[in-house]
Amino acid sequence: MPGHHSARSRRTTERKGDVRERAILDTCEALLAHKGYDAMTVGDIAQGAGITRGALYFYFGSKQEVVTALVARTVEHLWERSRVTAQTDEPRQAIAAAMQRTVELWNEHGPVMRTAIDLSLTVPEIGELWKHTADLFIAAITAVLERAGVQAGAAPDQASAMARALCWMIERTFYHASQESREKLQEASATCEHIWLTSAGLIT
Amino acid sequence: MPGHHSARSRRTTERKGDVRERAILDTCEALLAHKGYDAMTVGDIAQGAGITRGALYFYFGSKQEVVTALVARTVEHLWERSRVTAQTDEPRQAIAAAMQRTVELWNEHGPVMRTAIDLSLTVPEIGELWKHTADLFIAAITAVLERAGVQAGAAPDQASAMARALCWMIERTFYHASQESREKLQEASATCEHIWLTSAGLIT
DNA sequence: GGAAAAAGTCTACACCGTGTCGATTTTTAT
DNA sequence: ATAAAAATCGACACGGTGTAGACTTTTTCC
Repeated sequence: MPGHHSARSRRTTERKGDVRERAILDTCEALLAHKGYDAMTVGDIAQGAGITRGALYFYFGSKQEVVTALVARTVEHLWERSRVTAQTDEPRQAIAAAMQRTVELWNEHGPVMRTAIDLSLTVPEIGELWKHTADLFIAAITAVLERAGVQAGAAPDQASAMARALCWMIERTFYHASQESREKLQEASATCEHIWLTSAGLIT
Repeated sequence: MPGHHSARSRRTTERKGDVRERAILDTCEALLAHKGYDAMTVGDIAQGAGITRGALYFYFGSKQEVVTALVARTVEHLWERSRVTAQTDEPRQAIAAAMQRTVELWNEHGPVMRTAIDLSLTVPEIGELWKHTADLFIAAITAVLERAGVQAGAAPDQASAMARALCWMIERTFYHASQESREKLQEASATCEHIWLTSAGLIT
């Protein structure tokens, strides 16, 4: 195999611990999906990852730290995706694209998203992560509303405040629908899209 | 003192335990307000109510049962209030009245409402209570939308589905705003009202 | 390829909050 | 006044968390 020893990547071989760490996070995600946060014990996570509790504490300081890392991983994936997505200028297209991306994200990582929301209050780190994500979303919605002709500003009937409310509508609606089924999620998405369009004045 | 021994009320004197039970619930509400559910221990509740942990378990089987009872009390209060409120036929008035009532409720019992939402997943009893409350709300919104001319039905752009999304929008927006201040809550209410009106086609 | 260092792992333990139990005291009804 | 019911307490057992120190494996570097 080609041994390009020159400045390739900072670390040539992957640490064993990196694999374990990923295993821990993957196990955690799986457990969240079918036990929920409360029922999930750090013993469970360790066992799933093939180590003992003691060893797990070498990687993470607490149960909360594990799920914080998992949320961070998921949310960074989300940021990545929205950064890459081409921005279209046509409001209708922008809205449809945003909703589609969101559906995919929730289909893939619903349990993690729900857990992140649930723990936003009690785990400050997760609260920050989620708040930042929401702010990105709100900024995007605001931009679309303004481009569609809604007056800029923070008053209750202006773009910024409306975008915030629409963001929470989408979050909560997806939160519930993603517990049901993919079909429900798709329907929920259509409903949110319709209200978003109406609020933007794009549907008479 | 007047001893009207005849059939007055099923129970003539209030049991001592009834007072304690109320004290427990009141203490719980206070603790939720400034410690949050996780940080609140049943020792804390017992102490606040002037008894020991052991005694508290005479009244409630667990910490969860205590807050379930508290949520039930609050939510029944809410049902009461919406039952009594006169139903107006004019959509604009109905919307304004509903939002006003909701603001008051969250101002008075914000911490309990937030806790109820947080625990809906993990505590089935609370989930039921909250689901029922949401259904009442959704039915009311649906009725208003239909009276305003939105087509009845469950498709994404019809009254029922839209009402559900609007309900979650209001829930979540109030959830966040009630953590900030009364002013924010009032603004949030205005924003939700505006989107509701727009969705109903009452604002061009 | 072999030692020293770093990284990873394990078992045992101490702590804290929960919920249970049986004995005891207070309240209530007659 | 007294017996039954209601309420309270202290002590205990259990389970999950997080820590400590000894031990083993992997990585690094010459």
